[in-house]
Amino acid sequence: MDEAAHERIRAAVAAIPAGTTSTYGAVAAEAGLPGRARLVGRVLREDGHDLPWHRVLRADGTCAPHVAQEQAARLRAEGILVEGGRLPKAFRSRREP
DNA sequence: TGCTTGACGCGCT
DNA sequence: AAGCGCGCCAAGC
Repeated sequence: MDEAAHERIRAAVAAIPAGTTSTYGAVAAEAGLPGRARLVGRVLREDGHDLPWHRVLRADGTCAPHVAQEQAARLRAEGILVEGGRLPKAFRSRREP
């Protein structure tokens, strides 16, 4: 495995401002691993327990199937309303064109 | 050693 | 709008 990349991914997730969200692809790209979105998911599964993983959504703004409930609840706590398991575009402030 | 799986992304139909 | 397939790569079996 790639421990350096692993750490950069954690850093990228930790750097997501509270009240905003990002995506797996964006986090991967910011960690210097473009196209490795899946790797981000792996890392969050293994080491995401101390990170704001709930701020990380899929590229289309939907929550990850495994944690959708938990994530939606946490996002609400951050002031982000999730409708139908989907996040309003307006909240996607990180790495969006 | 080699195949399958998976917190994903993106283009095409 | 919704679904399907392909690419990426580390882990698990």
